Amino acid sequence: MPSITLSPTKQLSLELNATQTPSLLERCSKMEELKRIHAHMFKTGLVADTILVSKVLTFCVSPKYGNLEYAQMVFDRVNRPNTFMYNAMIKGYAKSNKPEKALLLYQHMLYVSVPHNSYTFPFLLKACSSLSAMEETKQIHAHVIKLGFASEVYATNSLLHVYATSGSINAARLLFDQVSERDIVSCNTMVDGYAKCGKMEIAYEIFKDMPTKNVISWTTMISGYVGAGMHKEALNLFHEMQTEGVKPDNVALASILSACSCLGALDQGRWIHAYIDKIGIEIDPILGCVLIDMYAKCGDMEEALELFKKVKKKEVSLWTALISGFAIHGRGREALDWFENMQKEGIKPNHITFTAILTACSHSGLVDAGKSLFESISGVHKLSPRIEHYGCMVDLLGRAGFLKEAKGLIEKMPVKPNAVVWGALLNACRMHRNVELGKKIGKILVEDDSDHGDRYIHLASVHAAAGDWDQAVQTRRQMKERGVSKLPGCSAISLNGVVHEFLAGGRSHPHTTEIYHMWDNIAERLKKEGYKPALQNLLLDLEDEAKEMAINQHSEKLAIAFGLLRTKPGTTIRIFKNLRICEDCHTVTKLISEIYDREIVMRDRTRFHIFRNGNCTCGDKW
DNA sequence: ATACGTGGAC
Repeated sequence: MPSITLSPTKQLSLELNATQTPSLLERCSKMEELKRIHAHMFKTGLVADTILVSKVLTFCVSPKYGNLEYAQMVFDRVNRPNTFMYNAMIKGYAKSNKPEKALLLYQHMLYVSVPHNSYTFPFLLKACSSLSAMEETKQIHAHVIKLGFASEVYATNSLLHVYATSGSINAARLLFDQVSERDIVSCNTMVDGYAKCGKMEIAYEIFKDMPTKNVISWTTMISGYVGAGMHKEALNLFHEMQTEGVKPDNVALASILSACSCLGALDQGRWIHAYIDKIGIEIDPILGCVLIDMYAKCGDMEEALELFKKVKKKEVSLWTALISGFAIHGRGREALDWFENMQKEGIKPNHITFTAILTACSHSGLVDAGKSLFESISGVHKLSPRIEHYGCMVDLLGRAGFLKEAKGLIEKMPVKPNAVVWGALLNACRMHRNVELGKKIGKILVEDDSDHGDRYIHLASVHAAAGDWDQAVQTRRQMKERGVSKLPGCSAISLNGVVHEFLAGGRSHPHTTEIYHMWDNIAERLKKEGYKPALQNLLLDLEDEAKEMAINQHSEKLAIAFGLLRTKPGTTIRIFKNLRICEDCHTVTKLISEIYDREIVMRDRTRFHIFRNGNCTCGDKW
């Protein structure tokens, strides 16, 4: 074993004996320290001690401070590894980036007839879960039954987890209904499984009927709602959780903060931040990240920055959250500054950081900076650019008007472009009125991503913009025939801690009549200012009057009307929309900001727009 | 004589 250095150290200069070594191994916290102890075990002959070697392995396979290669080396030197040692190695590989090695070790274990115990299967199934290896899971399931571990709640829960989160929720259900040893973890696993495949009713059914719930049960259900885009339900459940007296932990708080980010619920988010400080919960890297993200996505970059400065241990995710905040605010220069600061602190950007910084360049028109950063991904940082980076570059070039160059990049990229990449180019065509190219790309998109309603809408509006009404109508018809629906537009406005949501053309708000009446007044004033609605992008099978009706009922307009009604003159109105703002709404909002002398902050799917005195911070390119 | 299953982010 050439790589083990027998360096003499002060700590180990005294002779170790068999009773001291175990406690040393247990207190060991660094790999170098472990290696020294291990070296000493060689010297003293303790290296033949099964228990001590097991302890060495246990340390080496722990993902945080361990070293799997070293573990493998130790393992290879053991004459006949026992069950514990095999288990340790399987555990290590299950959590590593080579989970397939866990399965190979298991195979080997069977081959040399080393017996299983109740710990073997959870580790092994963890590997199956990372690999989504369904065939192997089924085989292991058979082993679990054959070897008599079917009544072990750990083994069955591990099986449930693989089935439930690898696309076999029905298999999970079969097992769940069949086993007698169900506990809170089994239920949590099922709730998570159903939530992750979008079956929220069933998830809630199981959650509701659980005899006892722990903080994980609540968090699973809450983050299930967040994942399904049901943010209000998530917030409501969080309140219910508190009523039940369940104390949220870091994970629960991260989950609920992410719902606040999506809703733009700044008041709620602030409250939770204050709660964290009050209870004295430690802001771990993920919680720090979601807090910064929450402030950024709720429009308060200054607070995001302040929090960033306060967090002691600044991991790359924190920097990334900050940079991505500046990106969506169109503050590209600051994003670049912080990107530099980050590297001065010795923090290496990862692929998410690059997505953030390239987005920042894109939204601020920093074409050259973006180009050289893109080059640096592989050149300087030795990472390989991912498809999302290509997407950012197409967006950056397209937005800036370099449509040919953007198209050229797509043609020479090493991976097959996806709908996001084409979508970025199509958006650039819309922005720069390149109808010919737009039509081509729209067609590619509809074929490529035919389940996605927005693609048809895009293509139809490109045709319409070119005056090609037949084609436009036909595209819409095709969408209808294929049974594809469009995600409905939804805008939210948060007033006094209450989030009000509006759907396009919706009438479900308790003050609907008043709101539509207010919109009529606004429309009247807009007309006096000479505004004419841009109708070409609209529903094509409608008469002009009906189109005007439809465009007047876009969710952001309803939210603005409500905001103007319920806030004092001069206060900023903050709107959050789930889709990209449409051109007509953008034009109208600029006018409203001038006529009503209001600052209107609108976050759409991709960025913030701040409307002031008839202008918008996005510079009309979004 | 040691370990195991469930929830969070950019």
